[in-house]
Formats: sequence, C-alpha cells, structure tokens
Amino acid sequence: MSHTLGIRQAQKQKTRQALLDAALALLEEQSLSSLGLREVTRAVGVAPTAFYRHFRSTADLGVALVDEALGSLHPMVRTTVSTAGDSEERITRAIELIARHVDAYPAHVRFIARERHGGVQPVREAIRAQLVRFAEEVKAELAKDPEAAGWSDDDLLMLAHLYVDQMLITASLFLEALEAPPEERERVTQLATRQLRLISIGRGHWLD
Amino acid sequence: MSHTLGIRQAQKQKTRQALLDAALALLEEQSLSSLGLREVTRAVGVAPTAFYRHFRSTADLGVALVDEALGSLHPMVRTTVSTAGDSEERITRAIELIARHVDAYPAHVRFIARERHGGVQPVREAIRAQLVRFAEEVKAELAKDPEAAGWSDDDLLMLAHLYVDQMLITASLFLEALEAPPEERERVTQLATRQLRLISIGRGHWLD
DNA sequence: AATTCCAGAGAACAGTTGTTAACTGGATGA
DNA sequence: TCATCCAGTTAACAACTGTTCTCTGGAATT
Repeated sequence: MSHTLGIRQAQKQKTRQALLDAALALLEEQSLSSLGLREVTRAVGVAPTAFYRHFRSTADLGVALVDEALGSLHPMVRTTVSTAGDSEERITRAIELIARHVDAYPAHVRFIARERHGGVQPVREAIRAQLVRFAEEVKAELAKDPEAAGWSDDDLLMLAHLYVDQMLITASLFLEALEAPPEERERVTQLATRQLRLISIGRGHWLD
Repeated sequence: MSHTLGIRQAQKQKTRQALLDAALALLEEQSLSSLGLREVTRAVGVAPTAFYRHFRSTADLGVALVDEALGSLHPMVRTTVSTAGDSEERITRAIELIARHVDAYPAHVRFIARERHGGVQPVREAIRAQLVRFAEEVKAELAKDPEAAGWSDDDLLMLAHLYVDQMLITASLFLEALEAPPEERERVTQLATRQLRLISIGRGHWLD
C-alpha cells in the first residue's frame, strides 16, 4: 500500500517529527502562543530557517500537533464506549483507559487541555473540530446500546458531549496527579468513577 | 471602616488597575505566557519600569487577575445554587445567570478558561485554589437541601465539583457564541439545560 | 518650612525574536 | 553521466524583550 519513501523524503519527515517532538517538550512549561520558532529549531539542532521547510508558523505546527495528539485517539474512544459488560464494569474500564493514556502520552494530553482554550485561534478551531468528531463517534456507539431506545438524536449527542467533556476533565486531573503520590491518583480515580456513575444513573432515568 | 486614600495611593491604584485592564484586553488574542511587560505598559502609556512598582512579573499580574476575575464571583455562585423553586426552575435560572455573567465580563471568563490549564504555574495554582473554594461553597449549599439527606460528605463534594466544572464548560460555550447569531446562543442554552437536567436526575436517584 | 519618600521617567544593556536572501551539497530523474 | 531539485545552512536585518541604574518632581511626614 504505502510506497517506500526515498532517502530525501524520509530525512525530511524525520526532521519534521523532531520539530514536533521538540515543540511538544517545550510546551510543557509554556503556551503555544509564546513558543518561538527559533526555540524549537535550537532544541532540534537545525538552523532557524529550516523550520519554514515544514511549517508556515508555530500556529501551523500547533495544528499539526493537534492531529498527532488526537488523531490516534479515535480508536481508543470508540472501544472505551463500546466495551461489553454492565454499567459499573464499563465505567471502571473507561477510567482505567484514560489513566493509561495519560501515563503513555502526558505531553499530548497537556497540550490539548492547554490549547483547547488557548491563545491561538486556528489551533482552538482544530481541537474543537476533533472533539466534535469524538462526540459524534461516541453518539454512534451510544445509539447501538439497547439503553438508547426512545432517545432522540439531540439527546444522544448531548450525552455524548457530556461524556467527552468529562473524559477531558478526568484526563486533566490524572495529569496533575502524575507526579503526585499514588494515593492522589487513587483519589482522582474514585472521584471520576462516581461522577461517571452519577451521569450513568441520570442516563438510566432520562426517559422517566 | 476604609480610610480615605491619599492622593499618592489613589494614583498608584489607578495605574495598577489600568495595567490590569490593559493586560486583560491584550489577553483576548494570546496567552499569559506570551504577554510581555512592555506590551502592557505601552498600552497604558507608562514607562516599562513603572510596571515593577506594581508587579514582580507578568505571572504576578496574572495571579492578581485571577482574584479580580473570580473573587467577585463567589456571591453569584452561592445564590445560583441556593435559589428556591423546583429543580427545573433552578436549572433555568442558573444557566441564565451564567449567560448574563459571560455577557457582562467576557474577558474575565476567557482569561479563566484559558489560564486554568495555561502555561504559567502560579496562575494555574491560583485558579485551582479558587475553584476548590467554589466547590466547597457549592457543597455547603447543597448540604442545606433536603434532597441531600443521606449523602456522604465525599459524595456531596463530588457533585459540587461536577457542577463547578459544568458551569465552566457552559460559560466557555456561551463565550464562543458571544459574536454568533442568537440562534447559536439558544442552542447552547438548550444543550446546557439538558446536561444539567441529566445530572439533576442522576442526583435524584443516587441513593437508590 | 524643611525633609523624606516613592511612583514613574529616561537611558542604556545584552540578548532575543521572525523573516529575507543567497548559498551548498547530496539525492533524484533523464 | 549530467542537469535538476530541494532540505538545510549561513549571514544579516530591524525590531523587540526583561532588567539595571540613575534621576525627578510632587506628595507625605515632621
């Protein structure tokens, strides 16, 4: 399927990825709107002008980071919502998956949480678009559930957005707890579990 | 009670407020971590060095902005939660209050949403502390409600955090809809209302 | 009336930024 | 093999940054 890249294209992609990685690392202690192009190239070890071969601006790089951070996340979200088992099992499993993802890609999670309401408009827009996609996917999965019988499309989408926002809040809490003692992580797990449980209860009695 | 300020102190506070206002305006299109001290003083019309008479750094100014933006909000939150009437009336009233607040202080709301997960640690910390206070106040109000009978303290605080987060999400949605056609505002109102309603239902059946 | 205080001004500092133009040298395709 | 391409380099630019030190003029204090 995928054509083998030439030495040239391969090297270019390597540099591009290095720029993305360096930027992501630098963004742990600042926002995208204060990230300088020279700062990034310096971290990678290339000339400042090389930056322009890959991105028009740091905002452009930010949009690419959104795709990297959220693009690969869709499969996880889908499986999280659609896993079998009773309600309680699914909640536990969902939160566990979030915790694992934060462990595996903390910088990605931080970037999304930070730039979702950040100072760079195109990046905010890109994140918003991806989150809308997530909500639509979650809605599609919810619709398959027998519990969704009698629900209007609007209400399903409303619930899906509630889940997506809750997912982000929980991820952000796990992120803050990353370098904290494990008891703090346990506290977050308990909190998120019960919040999700309450939403689940509300869902169950929505049509009363 | 309050001693009348001398000409000197009054003028100083005036300049200080001008710096805060200018910074807040500049932060509509960028994040705090990219806000320069010279940028702020230029907007006010004072020398760059005058900045140091009021703030140690822009991060310090940011913390002051947190107090300005959230400090005056506590009364509103309390009355929002404690208003009388049945569940549905309270939800409508709460969302209306949020919408009004966003209309009245859009820059404040934007600042909080942006810097809650922003790149400046002391500011994040200040916002987090204030939100914890909000949650505790909400919890105290919830505890007065007869519906809270049988609830543990932990569960009440869990619910309070859910409400506070939901409040912020809703405020952020109204902010995005500020310059959109009124039908978009209506859509946000409907969405937020139903989400709050679902949470309310979950609350009602929590002890089942 | 004389003295102290202090918010703000002014000038200068070394260091940083984004962007331009012209270049080099190795991969690419004829 | 030779001409073309193009990712990355080098050098230079005007503009900007935070921070320092010294100074000033009017308010506050005695």
